[in-house]
Amino acid sequence: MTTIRLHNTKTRRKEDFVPIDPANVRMYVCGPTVYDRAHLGNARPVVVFDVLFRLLRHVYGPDHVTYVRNITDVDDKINAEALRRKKAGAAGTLEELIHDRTEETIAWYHADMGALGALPPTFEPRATEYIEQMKAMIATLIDRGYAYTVRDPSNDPPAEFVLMDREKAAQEHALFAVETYGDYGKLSGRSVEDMIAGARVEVAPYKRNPADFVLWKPSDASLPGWDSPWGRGRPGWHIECSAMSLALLGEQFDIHGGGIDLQFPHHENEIAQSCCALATPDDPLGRNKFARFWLHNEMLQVEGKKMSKSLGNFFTVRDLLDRGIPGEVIRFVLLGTHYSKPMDWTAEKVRQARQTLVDWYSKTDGVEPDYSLIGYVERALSNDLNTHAALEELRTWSNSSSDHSAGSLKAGMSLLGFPPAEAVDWFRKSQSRYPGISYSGSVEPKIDTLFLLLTRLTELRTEKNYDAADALRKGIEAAGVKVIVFAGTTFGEVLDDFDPAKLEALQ
RNA sequence: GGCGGGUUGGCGGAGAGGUUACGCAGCGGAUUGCAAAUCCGUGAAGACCGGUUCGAUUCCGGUACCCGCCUCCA
Repeated sequence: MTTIRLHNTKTRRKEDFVPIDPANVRMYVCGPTVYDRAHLGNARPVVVFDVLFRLLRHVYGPDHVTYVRNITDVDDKINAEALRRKKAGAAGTLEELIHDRTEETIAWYHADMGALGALPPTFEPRATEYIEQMKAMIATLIDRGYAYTVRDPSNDPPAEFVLMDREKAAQEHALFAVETYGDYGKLSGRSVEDMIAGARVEVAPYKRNPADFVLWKPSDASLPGWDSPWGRGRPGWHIECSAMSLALLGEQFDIHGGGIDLQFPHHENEIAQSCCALATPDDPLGRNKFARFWLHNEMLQVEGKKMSKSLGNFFTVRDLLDRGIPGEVIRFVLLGTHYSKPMDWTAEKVRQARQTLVDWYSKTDGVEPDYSLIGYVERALSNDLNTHAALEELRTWSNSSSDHSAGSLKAGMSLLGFPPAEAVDWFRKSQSRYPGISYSGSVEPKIDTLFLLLTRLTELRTEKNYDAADALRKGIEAAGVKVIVFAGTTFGEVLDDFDPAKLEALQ
């Protein structure tokens, strides 16, 4: 059996991956907060861990891998968006608006990630369905002395109202006390002292230690909330992953993944919560609990800067799809750079990816996949998910003329999550029914006009009326159509800067 | 300020302590009315300074620059 090697952020080394139970390999990946369309940066981990999911299924069997990717549907950004809609005059209660917003966003997410060829995870739990488990874990942490509750005095109503508003007065924060956990900071390589020394943010006055983080926080009447021993409130951000991974994957599982920006504080806090809640007398720091391998993907960049909503330099997956960049092309670009390195998104990469995919799809169209040589791709992926090397293996098959090459290429593409040529719409479309016209899908061309002009061009060339033919060709090209004469036929490839008006003018 | 990551040819981007990465672009050739497309061939690198080594782009140390996290973030 192939040995998969993975770079474990926790140990900062590449290690042999040996599952706890080969019959049930378990992976948890941090999923989206559903308040808006997923941007391209959100898509990188989805595609990266989709490839890992596929590799694990390939090696251990499709029924022996459990992949959990959560949906965060309780979050202040969702609340804010629902509130914005309400103020803008939307009908319904705030709860209904929140529900609508999350449902809508989840549907978008599924559609967009599906377009990138990502398989659905085995489980996709929603935070709101695991509130009880979160409360139970918080209670355990408090019982065992790892967490404490405190009232935020600034939240209190004026003194004269306290007795009239008992419920509100009883609301408390639950906070994790980082000093109780000796391994805090190990994942991200920081010490509690460092963080305090370097803190640039104002610390809430009720925290015992500036690095303590929220497990549970009060909700006022305008916010979603659940009853709890600490009053009506809602969970902090980190606890959901601890509670849901425990519920679905057990006390210990194999792989935990996510973007490198989650390493601190999110993953550090997950570890603190889970390991302390699951610690036993013979394992007081819970070192044999929770995730064994931590995988982090680097960030996607645009012009050298991280793509993020706060910088405003993001575009969504849907934007790209709508601009005619197929999901397979996006996937190809994302897999071209190793997940551990920052990646710049550029138009040039898109162009090359599309070109290569068209070539590969042409070569594998109607061909039976041949898995006899799949070991080469498997080996590349097993080396810390080296998707770039895997694509290079496919490239050698693409350039080879041996009997196996087309079938091997097809099998390799399949393992990497590219759908077969027969099922790819944009590719089928590019093999246009209109003889002599192809278009890349970016722009819907005026087929009739173009066909007419290309036909006329062919006629002129047949008549050896080269002056007129060249003039016509230049005109067509100026309208954004690449003209290719091959084997007596004139092909037109419609480019991104296609201008139908210029084409019409040629008639 | 603290912590982490990166720096490869014109561009993108890998592996490997010693042998051609590869792709795109370029250049030369074949082909073509001319182009394009296609096919064949080809030059070009390892931020800087030290160290280890018979030998380093690959290991170690330092310098410079870039990026990320420390606040919601994939």
